[in-house]
Amino acid sequence: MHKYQNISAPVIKRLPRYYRFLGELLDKGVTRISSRELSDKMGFTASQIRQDLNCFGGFGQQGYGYSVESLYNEIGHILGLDHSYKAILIGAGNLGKAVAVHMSFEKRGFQLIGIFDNDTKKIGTEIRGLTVFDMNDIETFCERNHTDVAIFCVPKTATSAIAERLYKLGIKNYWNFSHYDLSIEHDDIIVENVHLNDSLMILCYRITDAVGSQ
Amino acid sequence: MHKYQNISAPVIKRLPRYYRFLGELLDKGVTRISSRELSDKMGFTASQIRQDLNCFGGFGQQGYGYSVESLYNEIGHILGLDHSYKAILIGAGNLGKAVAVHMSFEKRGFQLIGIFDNDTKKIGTEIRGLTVFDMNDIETFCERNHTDVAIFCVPKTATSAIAERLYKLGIKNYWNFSHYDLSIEHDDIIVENVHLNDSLMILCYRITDAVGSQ
DNA sequence: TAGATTGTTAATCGATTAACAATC
DNA sequence: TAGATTGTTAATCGATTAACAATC
Repeated sequence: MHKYQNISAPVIKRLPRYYRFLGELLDKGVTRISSRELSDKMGFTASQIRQDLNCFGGFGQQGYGYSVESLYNEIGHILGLDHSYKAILIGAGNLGKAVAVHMSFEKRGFQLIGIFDNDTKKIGTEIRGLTVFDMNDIETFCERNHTDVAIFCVPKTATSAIAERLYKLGIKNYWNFSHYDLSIEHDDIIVENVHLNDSLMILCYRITDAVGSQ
Repeated sequence: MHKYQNISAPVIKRLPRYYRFLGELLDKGVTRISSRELSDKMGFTASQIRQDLNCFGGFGQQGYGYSVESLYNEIGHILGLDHSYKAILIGAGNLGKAVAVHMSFEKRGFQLIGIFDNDTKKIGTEIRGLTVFDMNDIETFCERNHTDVAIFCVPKTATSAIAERLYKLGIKNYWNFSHYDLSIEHDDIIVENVHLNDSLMILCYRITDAVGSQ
């Protein structure tokens, strides 16, 4: 159980943003910041920032502001980034490769321990220092290596069957780039979806809306 | 100006989800559906669905339900998917390629008309039927071809300078996969960010939270 | 001490849910 | 007509903002 009982869903959604901005301040050598200054940078109201940050407790000092470093570390801790959850990547196509190469898993609480594909051209190649394994060997791999999370970078049609195999192996956390809605079959799993189509549609809406209201 | 004045931000965020689900129903040949059935499938309350759909007006029939096809078309229209905004892709690495190949731009209101990179190995190759052009030719290209949107699939460090060039060319809509926060420099632009890092952190939080609260 | 800024309560605002009359 | 389901109002709930006392 978290020691923070009362973090509401909206606050949780804002945490990564706080974490990113505080990280940048830290890189710049900024040691303290007021809710007012953060407000200017991040676009939340100062009042909301104080409200948000208060529930972690004790990082603000009246008349002074917040310690950037403590706050950064604390939010990282709340997010669980000091873990090292073991992740496997399913699908070594362009998207899978991009995810494997560009994401700083270690900084985000994960460690990439295996990459799988069923394309013989891809099996045996190296990505980020990992050899791409045959999808058929996944059962053996997972029995030998504790695995917390599966990252889905496979076509919509392949997703359901693979998810079922992984579920049987006890993997219940998923980062899902496929356009298939994973959460249908089981309700004891955690799925974080990356809906690129939704994002593109929202962009379309916003462009249309802006043009229209000129 | 949209003919729907009163669509609130939360409703807009839900529109792509409605659109996806209705699309699937349509594919299955379902012609009508009640708010109750939609509720079961989508996980919103029936009451909220009725509230949401009501503001588009006239697609429900009391005692009957909603016409899947009219609703699907109407939401698509509200989102602006019947446009064909001209988009260029900046960056033909793994991520750029994945985006170019896997996204159905036409179904989402866009048309991909150009791909640019500054890597000589990539320039001249073909992706999705488009030749990758030299980044240096982008000014010429945009003068000759009306361009509405730029898709950023470049490293964080390169983003700011490129954004400046494109802004000067009059491009003010961006789909941003880079980890750089585009919205800093100008406030007359539309930026839709795909924050993969945030998504991964939220997954980390949810796993940590679930493990902790057992 | 005086100035600044948080922590925290109260007020406002908005979104979701519940209920039911309208009506197909 | 009877049953079903929407449209719409009212009630509830929760999140954001405002205000100011506490305090560094």
